[in-house]
Order: sequence, then C-alpha cells, then structure tokens
Amino acid sequence: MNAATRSPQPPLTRSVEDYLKSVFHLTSQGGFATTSDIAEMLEVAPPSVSGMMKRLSETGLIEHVPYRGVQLTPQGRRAALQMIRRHRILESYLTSKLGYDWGDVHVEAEQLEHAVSEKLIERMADALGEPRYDPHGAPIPTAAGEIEEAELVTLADIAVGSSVVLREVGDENTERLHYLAEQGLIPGVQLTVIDRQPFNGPTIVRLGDGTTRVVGQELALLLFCRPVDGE
Amino acid sequence: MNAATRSPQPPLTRSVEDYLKSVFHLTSQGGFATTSDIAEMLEVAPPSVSGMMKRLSETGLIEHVPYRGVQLTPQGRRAALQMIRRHRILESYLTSKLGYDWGDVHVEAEQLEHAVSEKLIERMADALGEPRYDPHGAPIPTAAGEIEEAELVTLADIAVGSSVVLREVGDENTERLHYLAEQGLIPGVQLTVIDRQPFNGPTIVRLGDGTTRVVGQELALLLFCRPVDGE
DNA sequence: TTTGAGATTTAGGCTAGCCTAATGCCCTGT
DNA sequence: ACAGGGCATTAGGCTAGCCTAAATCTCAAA
Ligand SMILES: [Mn+2]
Ligand SMILES: [Mn+2]
Ligand SMILES: [Mn+2]
Ligand SMILES: [Mn+2]
Repeated sequence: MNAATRSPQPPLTRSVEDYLKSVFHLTSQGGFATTSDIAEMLEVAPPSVSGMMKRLSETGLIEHVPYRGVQLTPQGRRAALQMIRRHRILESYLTSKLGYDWGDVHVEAEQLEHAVSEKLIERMADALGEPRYDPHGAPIPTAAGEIEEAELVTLADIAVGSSVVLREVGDENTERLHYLAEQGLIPGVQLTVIDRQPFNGPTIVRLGDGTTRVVGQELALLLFCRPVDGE
Repeated sequence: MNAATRSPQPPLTRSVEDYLKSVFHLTSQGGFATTSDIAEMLEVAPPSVSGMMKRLSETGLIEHVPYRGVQLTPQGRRAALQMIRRHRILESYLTSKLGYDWGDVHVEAEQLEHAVSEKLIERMADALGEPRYDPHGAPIPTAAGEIEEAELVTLADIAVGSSVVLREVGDENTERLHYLAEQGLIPGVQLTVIDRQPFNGPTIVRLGDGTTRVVGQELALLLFCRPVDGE
C-alpha cells in the first residue's frame, strides 16, 4: 500500500496548496502546466518545481509527464478548487465586511487561505449571502467544488461599435486595481467600444454616463468582458 | 555584526511565534519558563525546545540560563504580546461577528494568529469597538503592547459568604467552556459563595437570579474572580 | 540529419523543526 | 559527602522546501 492510496491523507502544506492552485490556473485553458511557468508564478527556481512535482505525483495530486508538464488529478483539482473558494470568499469578506480596498485583498487572502478552517469559510460565505463572484469578478467555486466557466473575451478583442459588460479583472496588481477603480472600470460596468487605434494601440470606450476612457492595449488584454445580449 | 543586531529582522515563523507565546504565559507570574513546561504546552519533545531556545537566544528574543530556563527579552515580550493581541482579537471577532461558540474560537485563532496582517487585526478591533477583553475574559493587549495585569483570585480561594465577579476562565478546553456556559458561569456574572465542602470539596455559589451551582474544586481553581467592592 | 538553444531534471547542499537515544547537570535525601 | 532521580542538553537522524551547478532532453532550424 503506497502513499497515494493510504488514507486518511495528512493535511496539505501551505506550499502544496499554492502549487496546486498554480497548476489549476495554468491549466484552466487545457493542456499542461510547465515547470517554468509554475516556477515563475510562485517565484521559485525551476528545480524546486521539479522536486515538488515529484512529491505531488507520488501523493496522487498531479499527473506528471516528464519534460512535458503536469495536470491535476481529480483529487488535485478538488483540493485546488477548495483553495480557490477559500481565497475568493476571503477576498469578498474583507472587501464587504471590513472595508478593504479591492487592491489589497489578494495579498491578505494569499496568506489566510492556508489558515482558515472550512467552518470559518462557510460562515463568511453565509454572512455574505453565498456570493458567486469575488470583488474582481472571478467566479467562486461552490463548497461542492463546482466552478462557473464563462467564455469571456478581452476588451482588446471587441470590435469597434460593440457593447460589452466588463466581467472580470486580474487581481494580482494593487496599483492596476487602484487605477481601474479610478477610471470606473469595475466588474458590472457596461462599455461601448467607440474606437481603436491601429498597431496595437489603445481602445476607446464609452461608459454608461457618456464619459470615455482610453485603454492601452496591455490593459485591454486584462479586462475580460461578456458581449451584451442583442448586439 | 551578528544575527541579534542585524536589521530588519526576518519575519518570525509560526513555530517561533508559538514558542514566544508559551514563554510569555509560563513566566507571567515571574520566574523562568522551564524546558519541560514549554515542551508540554506545545506538545513537542524536550530536545526540540532546547534547540529552539538556542536559536531564540541567538536572535535576541529570549534570555537562556542553561539548566534553569528562559525569559523573554523586551523584544521577545513585544512579539509575544503582539501575538496575544492577535489571538484575542480574533477570538472576539469570531464570537461577535461570525456567531462562533466561545468554546470553538481558541483552536481557530491558534492558526489564524500566524496568518493575519497587522492591518486586518486593527480593522477587526475597530469593527468591535476596541474590545478590552476576549470572550473568556482575558485582557487584550493594546496595539502599543500594553496589557492589563489584574490580581484575580480563583473561586476556590474565596471565603464562604463573600461575593465576587467572575472575570476570566481558561479557554483551552471546548467541553469545559460548553459546560460553564450551560451553568451560566461566564465572565461578568456575580457570585456569592454560600458554602464549601471540606477536604477540597466543591464550592457552592449563588448567582444573581438566586439559583445555585455546585462547583468542584478542579473547576473552581480555573475560575478567576475579582472580589466585589465593599465586601 | 545534425546541432544547439532552451527547458527540464538530477546532483548535491542548506535551514528550520521535529524526533529518539545517550549523556550531563543539579539538587535533595541520606 | 555523595548517590540517584529527574530534568536538560548533546548527538545524530529525518523530512519538507528551498537553492545553484551540472547533466540531459526536446525540438526547431540549418
Ligand atoms: Mn486573489
Ligand atoms: Mn497562498
Ligand atoms: Mn485562546
Ligand atoms: Mn498558534
């Protein structure tokens, strides 16, 4: 009887939890997560990733194809989704109940996610009314481990003349989030693309109040939108 | 320039934080914390404590007198009080804002105390109105690192006929806390000792509503009281 | 088909924290 | 004064996670 089949499993370490989340995010579009992508995301050296991948495949949390990359097993995926639920509930709670700025919650949640109990997360979720999205618009997995998969398009890909709803923005960069909030570019806002400059130039959008914003290509690639019905 | 004088210090680890808290509690009546007392409190083997004491004295957090025990340095005391503030604010918050039972908060706080930021603790404290006592009646250190030192007496030492206010109870045992809550023996309640059986027998107290309780010696030793003014 | 750049893994090393077994210190009781 | 019990420390070993340097694999370009 080996480690992968022995039960009950010892609790996952902080590191393991973060590795699993990384693999989840890196494989969300399908395919493998590569050693160097994981290393970059977690800010560790590639050999550290190789070492951890070895341990994680021995415990049955990932499938490792040498020199190709890794994918989560069903068990690994379950654990990753649980961590993502924790993270996003925490971000939501800090924002709604403790007056946190949406630019600051990610860093705090990155630590707390490893220390909170299941019970605390469910109490927070309950206090919030079982939110479905975190403050940055990312879907919150259910306690049962299900997550909404929406097909979103980046603002940079929206044709001039089309209207969209901004659904989700990346949550890792505090300054970027502050800037977006200043500009009123927050999830839920409706935008109409009124122009786009050539050569990967900025996209110009009109907000509901008639004001316009000039969004550079780099930023436009990080604003995930859903086309508005009937457009 | 050695480790003790180099600055800024690296953040303390989870283990170090728990060791410092233990030393604080074990020296709160003065004197030294012994290796075996620390080992018992943290549920580790004595040699693990010896090893950690070596590291902590090298970093200037404790003073170690070989074969005698340890005491906190001012720096170690500051760190310990910060952790105790975190712990007690967390217990208060979980109880007041998330409907936690007072018997369950200790275990949760024991983990969270290592993951929360200073900022989060201050937001929680603010949301609670800067509480001065945790749910078990223990004083909460201020953000500046000051803690109230009250001279409390255990119920077992109160003379028959005297009245007291129950101020503080130990928070480590969930079942004990549940039992105390059932009996109405919670901090703030006024008690009059109406009898005590000999040979370390139980203490009989009357509550404000006229009902009585029979409190065994073991429990009476853990109920910390303040004599009522003018008695 | 060969080759080389780039990615990955292996080799070897380090620290923090834990353990058990062996040794050493301290103090009390005779 | 000293023996012995009990506590503390030292010795030696282990795992998780990290690192750098060296070896190895892969794949696309020549
Ligand atoms: Mn986040
Ligand atoms: Mn994390
Ligand atoms: Mn507690
Ligand atoms: Mn703790």
